[in-house]
Amino acid sequence: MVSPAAERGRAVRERLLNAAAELIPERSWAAVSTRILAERAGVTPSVVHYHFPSLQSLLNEAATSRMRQLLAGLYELLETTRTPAEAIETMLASADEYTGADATSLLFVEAYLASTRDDDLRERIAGVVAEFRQRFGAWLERHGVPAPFETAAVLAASLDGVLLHRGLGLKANAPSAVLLRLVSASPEEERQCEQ
Amino acid sequence: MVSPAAERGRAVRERLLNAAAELIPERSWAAVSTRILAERAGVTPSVVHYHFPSLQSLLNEAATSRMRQLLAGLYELLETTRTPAEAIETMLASADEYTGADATSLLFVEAYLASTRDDDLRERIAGVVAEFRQRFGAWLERHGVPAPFETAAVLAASLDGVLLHRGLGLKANAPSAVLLRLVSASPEEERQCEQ
DNA sequence: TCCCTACTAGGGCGATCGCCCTGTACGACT
DNA sequence: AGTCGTACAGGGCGATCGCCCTAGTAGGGA
Repeated sequence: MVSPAAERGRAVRERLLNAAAELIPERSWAAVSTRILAERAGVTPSVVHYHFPSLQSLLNEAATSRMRQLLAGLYELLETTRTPAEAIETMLASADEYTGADATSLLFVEAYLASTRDDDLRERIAGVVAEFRQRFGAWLERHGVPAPFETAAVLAASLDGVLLHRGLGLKANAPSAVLLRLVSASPEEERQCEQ
Repeated sequence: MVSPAAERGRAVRERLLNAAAELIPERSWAAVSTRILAERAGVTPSVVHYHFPSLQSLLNEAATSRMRQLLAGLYELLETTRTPAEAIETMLASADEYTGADATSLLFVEAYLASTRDDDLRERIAGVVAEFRQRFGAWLERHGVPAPFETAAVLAASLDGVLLHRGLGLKANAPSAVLLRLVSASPEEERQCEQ
């Protein structure tokens, strides 16, 4: 059994993590300060350093847990598909909900960038992304895609890249038609196997 | 004829831009301050606001001019190739010089991210990237690649995405073998046109 | 010679930053 | 009832921030 105070403390910790996951995309990683964070979570600034050793460690935990959560959901979605082509279309359809300037996309890119300057964060994120790549690669392998793990890596990277460019306001129209060629021998091209 | 003072001023302005292009990847976009910048350029902090209306505008100009310069060089490199497959291999070979955590890669990602919070910067960068996509797409069209502009967009985005992931320390081994399928009908696959 | 323009140096203002220190409220134990 | 430990509030410290203001310097045109 836990004391009510401990339970409240756990809830406050959770609120701080959620506030961080909101504020990182809103204001950029470096612009999330203890004051802003505490205000969003409805606590006083000193509470931040009570629950976390540093602001960095709070941001690291908030970002990685959100990323792990989202990639797990994406993989579950992919598992419901039956062919690699369907998987790519599903993946890109789910990506269509993101503008590249939305909270989720920005959280990923902010985290990628921050990880180049924080070894702990880099290892955490590398683990999360590697796990997704490995699971997706294994799925592609089971479905007969050649070079499955390399393809999974390129697809994951392309997805991030497409969202990155989409954030610029450049229209990235229907990349699925192009990316589908990664898993099938040019299905709807006019010239087929002339080589 | 220009006065020697004006010429010196122009040189100082150039040094400030170069210092900014160095410091953005080094310390992150938000961490480039007028003091640090001035120190790197060998001038006093107040000089920054003499040559530029604001720190933001300095960073915007530094980032976009570097990006334009680099993409122009990349396109020139692509123009020396003869087939789309060779172009992709050349592009990825040149990307192999980047670790994803190097100055150039980080400058791009930092600029992408900063552009989501600055309309002026977003328009500048969108113009630079759109120009590259357009020129590369026209090249692909001339070489018979289907959906050339979409393919160019996806390739450009994938390139950025691969570098983004590479910065995590995840090995992205030889993505060229995978991306080559974008421009040819699965050249070395075991099963060919069984569909 | 004098002025005028372009460039640079120095200092300062108000604001914000991460983090620390101290004091307090309060339920759980002996 | 008294003690203790956990969770939070408030204030402050030193540092850094972008930007502004003023004074000073140097070379070209009148």
